[in-house]
Formats: sequence, C-alpha cells, structure tokens
Amino acid sequence: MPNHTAAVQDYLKTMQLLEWDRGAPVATQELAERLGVSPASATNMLKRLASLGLLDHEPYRGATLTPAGRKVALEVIRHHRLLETYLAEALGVPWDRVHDEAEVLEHVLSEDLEDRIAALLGEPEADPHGHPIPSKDGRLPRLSARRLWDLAEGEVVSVQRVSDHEAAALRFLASAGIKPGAMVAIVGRGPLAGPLFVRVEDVPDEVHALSKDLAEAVWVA
Amino acid sequence: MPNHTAAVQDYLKTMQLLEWDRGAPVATQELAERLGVSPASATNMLKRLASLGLLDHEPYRGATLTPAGRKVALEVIRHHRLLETYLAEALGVPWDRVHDEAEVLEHVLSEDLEDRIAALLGEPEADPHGHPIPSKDGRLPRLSARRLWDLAEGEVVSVQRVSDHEAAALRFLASAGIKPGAMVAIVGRGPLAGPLFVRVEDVPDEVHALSKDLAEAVWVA
DNA sequence: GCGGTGTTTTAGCCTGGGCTAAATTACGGA
DNA sequence: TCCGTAATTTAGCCCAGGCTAAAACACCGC
Repeated sequence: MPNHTAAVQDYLKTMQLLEWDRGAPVATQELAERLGVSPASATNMLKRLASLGLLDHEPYRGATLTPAGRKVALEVIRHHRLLETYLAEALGVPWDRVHDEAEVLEHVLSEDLEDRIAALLGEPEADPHGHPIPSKDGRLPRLSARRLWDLAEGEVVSVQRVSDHEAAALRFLASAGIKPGAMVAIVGRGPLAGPLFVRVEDVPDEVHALSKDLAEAVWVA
Repeated sequence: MPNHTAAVQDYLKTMQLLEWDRGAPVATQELAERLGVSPASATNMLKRLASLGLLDHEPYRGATLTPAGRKVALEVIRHHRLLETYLAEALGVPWDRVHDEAEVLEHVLSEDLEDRIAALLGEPEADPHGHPIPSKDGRLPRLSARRLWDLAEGEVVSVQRVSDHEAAALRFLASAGIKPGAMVAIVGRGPLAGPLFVRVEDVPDEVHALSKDLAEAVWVA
C-alpha cells in the first residue's frame, strides 16, 4: 500500500491542493500546469493512478481523489508542511526558501523522523505560511474561504495564510509585513483587475498596491 | 557538472568507499554486491560513468575514480556523514539508525542546508561512528589503517571508528561500549578465525568475544 | 600451451516517467 | 443542429536503471 514513488506522491498532493482551491473534479491541464509537465504526461499518470484505485478518472472530464488517494496526499502534505516549519525554526531557512527545500525532502522523510520533528516542534497546526498541517490521522482545521482580492474597500481583516509556491511573491509579502496573523485594511482598489491598495496595521504610514495575482494568494479570516 | 541522479551518486560513493578499504581498482562484483545490484547492472553503469569522465573503466579489470568522480563521491560522503551527525545530535536518532536515514537524505540535501547543518554542528570532523567528514574542498584527515582484528594479544588501543552499514553489529558494539574514543584491550584470541576476546576499559569486569566480521569492522588508532 | 572455473560483459528485455504529434471529444455560438 | 476551438487522449518515442541468460575473457593448474 505505501511505497509510492516521488512522482506518484507529487501528483496526488497536487490533486488535493487543486481540489481545495478549484474544486473537484480536477482538469488534466490544470494538473499538468501545476506539475510542470505536458498534458499528455498527466493523462498517462492519471490512468495509472486510477488503476491503482487512488483516484477516479472520468475520461475527458477530469479526476477526483478516492479516499485511498486522499490519504496518501494528506501524508505528503503533512510531510511538506512539517518540514517547512522545521526548516524555518530549527535551521533558520528564510520564508521564501522553505517551500523548495521541503518539496524534495517530503518524499524521503521516514515515519520516524516525521514523528521526531513533529514532537520537537510541539505538534504544530500550521506551517510558516499559515497553511494547516494535517494530523497523522488525516484531519485538518477548517479553512477560511475568502481571498484578500475578494474583499470590499474599508474591510479590515486578519491574514490567515499565503500561497507558498512563488518565492518572489513571498519575498514581497514579507517585506510588506503581510504574513499570517497580520491585520490588513483595504483602502481602495483600481478598476477591473487593477491593483488593490492595502495598509498593514503595524506600518500605518505605508500603502501597498497588490496585483490581482498577489491579492489572490493571500487568504484572510 | 552537478545534477547527478541518486543512482550515479550511489555508485560513485561506493566506489570511493571500496577504493579506501580494498584498494583500487574496484572489481565489478564487489561494487555490485555493495549496492545490492546484479553485476550486469554494475557493468552497465560503469560504462556510463566512464563515458561521463567520472571514472576509468578497464574492461574485465576493474574501475578507478577520476578526480572528477572522486570530487562528487566526497561531496556525497560529506552529506551522508554530516546528516548522520545531525540526526543523532539534533533529533536524537539512535546510533544504529542514522545510517539508513542518511542514505536517502544525502541525495537531496541542498548546498544551503548542508552549510547550515555544518555550521550548527560546529563544522564537525567525524560522524557518530568515527568516520571523518570530508571538508568542502574535499580533503580529509589521515585514517588509521589498523583493524581491531589485526592486533596482538596484550595490546591496548583507542577505538577510532566502526563500520556503519550493519545496524545489528552497531547495536552490539554500542551495548559493549565499543565506540569512538573508548579504550580497548586485547585479552586473547581463539584459534584461526575464532573469536577475539577484548575488555573495554570503562567496564573492566566484562570480557567480550568478537567474531572476525565484527573485529574487522572496528578500526583503532 | 590447454582447459576449466569464475568473473565480466553483451544482448535483449522491462518499468517508470517523461516528451511530441496526431487523433478525438466537449462545448459554445451561429 | 452544426462547426470551430480548446481540452484531452492516443500513439509512438526516449532515457535511466534495473533484470536474466548467454557469450567472452582472465587466470590458474597441469
């Protein structure tokens, strides 16, 4: 049952992340894009994973994780987020670099090391970007469903989490003080997909303009 | 130049270890055995590595690392031994298990993490089994060439290092107190390949009988 | 110098996981 | 209802790295 290759783990993990933010079923192209792989390769793997009972693949209409597949995905995500937290806390790896390191380590972390790391960190419930860490039995806290981008002018909210697969974006957000726990106020927005203007409470004299991409990568409570 | 696969790294690392304790050139079979791979597979890989300039392969007579190959091998060995040390010190992983964990982590340790770990440990010169850790520029301390097995009755020596790829052996040695730094006296030996009888200084009232295999896995200064 | 034995290499095959190019299907608009 | 476009799948290919069975070689003893 275990013993999945790194590629299999990556596909399942990405399936779960996409189901969370685009909803199921997941389109082949979306998946391929996220994984940096051609759509044909993704189809190929989807067929393999379906035949292993890890997901259901309705040809031409997308795929959905089965409970077995979701279990594997959550284990990988747990590894990833524990590692991010550990690297930041224990080794001082900066915010914008923990993701890439964790990306490779997640596939080789043994059960024993996982437990040691989790214990050492005090069984943390969120990684440095605010993403919840699944528990060993695969449960995880309810997530807020609002993006910073979707707020109206005048709202004041607390940052819950920020997307982590764009190091450059993370660096900018960090420099602006936009990180989990920070309070942010919407002070205005440009036309259509124009920038969103926000003020961070700790630095009240600066206003930051966020592109749509950036404002969609920040989730609030 | 970098970007070698895990398999390539394993072959080069094993080549270096064999050159150290059997001498060069390394026989195909020896290599295959250590890697748990068929001799045909080893030949195959030797040809690839030779064509990459990482080793010289004299068909039917064995292989020898080139400077380029040795460089890679030493980097992998540095990763391995740093990781063993880190796992033992920072995460409390027991002596007999650090090797297997390091075996997979060594291939995915980034330069940045390597540096952080080394700094955190104070640039250690030996891993928990007493094996020297190559420096970043690939130099490493002179090794003693005497095995416990080769000593005469009556000699008293200090343990320098113990071989680490047999968890069961490590557990026994640990329980007997035979670890780097310990002083050991040879109190007698059985006939031929019969057992070697030793006393550990810290525990003067116990005499341990070591098989040839075991006594060859312990190196002394 | 001639075999026999054990080691090494060759030949041919397999799996995982990529790729491109071509065929297929879904679906929105006229 | 039909058609064009975009998404998806199929077909066929490649590379890394394993394997087994068969051939080639080295070397030792006679």
